Amino acid sequence: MSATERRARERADRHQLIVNAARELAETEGWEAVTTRRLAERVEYSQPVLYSHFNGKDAIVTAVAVDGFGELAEQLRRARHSAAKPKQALRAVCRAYLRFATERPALYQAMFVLPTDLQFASEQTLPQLRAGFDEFVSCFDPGNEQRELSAEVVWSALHGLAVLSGSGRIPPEDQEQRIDFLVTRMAD
Amino acid sequence: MSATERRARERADRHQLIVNAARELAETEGWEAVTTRRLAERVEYSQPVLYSHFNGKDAIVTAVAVDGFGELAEQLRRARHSAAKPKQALRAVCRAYLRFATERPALYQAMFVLPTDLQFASEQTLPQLRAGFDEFVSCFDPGNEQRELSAEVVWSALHGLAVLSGSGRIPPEDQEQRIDFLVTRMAD
DNA sequence: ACAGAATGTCTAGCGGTGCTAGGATCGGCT
DNA sequence: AGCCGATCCTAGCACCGCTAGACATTCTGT
Repeated sequence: MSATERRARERADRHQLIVNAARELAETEGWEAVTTRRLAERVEYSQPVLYSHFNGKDAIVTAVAVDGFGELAEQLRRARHSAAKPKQALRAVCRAYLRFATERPALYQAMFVLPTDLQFASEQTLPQLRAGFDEFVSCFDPGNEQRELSAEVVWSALHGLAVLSGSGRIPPEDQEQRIDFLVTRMAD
Repeated sequence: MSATERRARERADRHQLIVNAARELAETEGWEAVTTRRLAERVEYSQPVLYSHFNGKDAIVTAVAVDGFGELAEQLRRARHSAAKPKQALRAVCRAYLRFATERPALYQAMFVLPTDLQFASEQTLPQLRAGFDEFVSCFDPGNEQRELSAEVVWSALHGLAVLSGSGRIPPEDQEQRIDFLVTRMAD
């Protein structure tokens, strides 16, 4: 039975190979350069192989996004734990969030802008997404009945800052100032 | 010279006809259904005619977005003026903003999500966009040195609420509650 | 009024997209 | 050894944004 096991392993490896290739291509040349042909060439397989692993291009983007949610959650967690005082946790998490969005624009786009197959707000939300959200929640006092609400609004504000400044609809500088303002107003 | 005038008028009419057709098609079937072929069929001209009016598809999306910015600014202005007391102005404007985003999702997408030819944050920002932003600024005390900053953060938060709830990344209900929270925290 | 210029519009097609059917090839099992 | 299923590729479909070049129409100057 070792043969079939090896095959399963190879399959899993190739699955990740495709996802990584898509992500690298997107990060270096943008998502509009990620076509099934170029992706196939990159992984040195023919196009149909992609479709034996994913239902379609959107599913590949989705897979990249899922990886991204995991990494974002980890970044936020590290930021929160690195804060010296609880009061500084929210600020640290906010800064980490915007740093993630600006340093990995293609990844962020896959997670929040591009059309994907991801089902949100369903019975089982993606654990990675939930984990990232929980990092925001944890920045607020457990006794605060509005901590979930606070987290939602803070997350929304950060997302808005990320995409509006990223597209130049608000000046990209002064982000630090906006974080300051947001944190001081939102912290309980 | 009336002949050339008539031609110019016909050209302008057809220009708007194309923009309106694109918008209607997007609002009924989504932007992925807006192709140059379908659009040409809709306005009962051949494809190349579109290119004699616009540089490309992105320019058509841009034209729709520009119309949208004008309408959004007007909605915000009406909301602000309809508020009985100055303290309620910000809340009214925020509610109007989210109503606009949820009632005209395709239009909102053209303005803030889709790739367009629009140049933001340049020397001459689109007046309609500036007008919308100014409605937010006007909700804050003129003596407040941070009123521009406040407006940027509020706008960002609203945009985040719009797209995150629209895509189900946060529960679409409870928007009213989030507005309440945002307004009470942000109002000076 | 009429020839020539200018303008407008269309048909046809280019290179690219996501995606898939069908056949060839390779591996493991009896 | 020979079969059989899994795996992979070639070729192609329908569609995309966009454009060259031919055709028709309208305007202009004599």
